[in-house]
Amino acid sequence: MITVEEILRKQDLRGTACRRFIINGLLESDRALSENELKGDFPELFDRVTFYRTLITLEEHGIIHKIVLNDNSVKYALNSHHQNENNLHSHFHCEECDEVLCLEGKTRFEAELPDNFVSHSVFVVIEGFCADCASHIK
Amino acid sequence: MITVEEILRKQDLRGTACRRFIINGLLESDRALSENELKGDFPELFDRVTFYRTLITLEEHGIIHKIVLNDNSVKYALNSHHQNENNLHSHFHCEECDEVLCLEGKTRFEAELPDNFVSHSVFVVIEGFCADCASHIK
DNA sequence: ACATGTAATGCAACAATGTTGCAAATATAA
DNA sequence: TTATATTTGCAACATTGTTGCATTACATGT
Ligand SMILES: [Mn+2]
Ligand SMILES: [Mn+2]
Ligand SMILES: [Zn+2]
Ligand SMILES: [Zn+2]
Repeated sequence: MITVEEILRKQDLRGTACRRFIINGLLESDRALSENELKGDFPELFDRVTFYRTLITLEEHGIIHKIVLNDNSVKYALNSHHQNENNLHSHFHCEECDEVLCLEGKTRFEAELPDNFVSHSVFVVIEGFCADCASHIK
Repeated sequence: MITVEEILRKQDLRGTACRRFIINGLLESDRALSENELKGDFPELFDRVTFYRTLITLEEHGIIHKIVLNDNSVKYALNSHHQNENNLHSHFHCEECDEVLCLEGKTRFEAELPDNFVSHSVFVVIEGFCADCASHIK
């Protein structure tokens, strides 16, 4: 399993507490996390702006990616959670418990674009119920 | 072509200036529009909150839908811009000129969800270049 | 045309999030 | 250990989302 220091080193990024904190949080989680979920029990550990800029830095270096949901909320996940190399970023969002998962592997999307349109990347959010919530509800 | 009054009547909605303004704007546009794009030359015509609440009302009554883009910006389009009845909302967003189109018809998406997950609806945003921008760039 | 009840509006106020500039603190490499 | 470039925290401001409430407008029946 890859370590935080390796991830930072590979991108020529300095090792700072905030970067380590965020990457660790995502490494330990099997789902995507919002800024507040990441902060968890330490909401004041880093300045809001530092956290904000660190997320940008990690995204720019291809370590994490942002997932914007239909309710305007945002979650983050490690890029390593996506296996496919075809620029298809697909995610599941549970309407009940709000959990967000990166969908690895077997996703497929096809769209017929207007003439001469060029596609660079595709973002998919599937809204529904996760297994737990589906069994509890009705 | 359906008229604004018909759209409102069909949903048992009162005819107010703000509702007519928004629906008209979207009827006359072939693309999805942001709140500011909708307001156009009359940014102060309605109170910000009225505009906000009117968009919610129109969405709740199934007249328009919201499109949340990867940069957290939001656009709106008439529901009639989508032909398919399978809860697949798919959109194109030009990274250069920022135009957003509802993709009608020929889109297909398949994903293998984890066991017992239930899908209710799927939102897709394709990022790329529209025809105009693709020809101007490089 | 008018009165009436209901629904929509404008305004104030606040919350949440995004964004920048800058001086102080820190990480790395020499 | 020192030098330098980077990162941090803070203040400040922008944008957008959200609610409560008093005023105004709409649609319906008279
Ligand atoms: Mn993901
Ligand atoms: Mn659409
Ligand atoms: Zn759930
Ligand atoms: Zn374009």
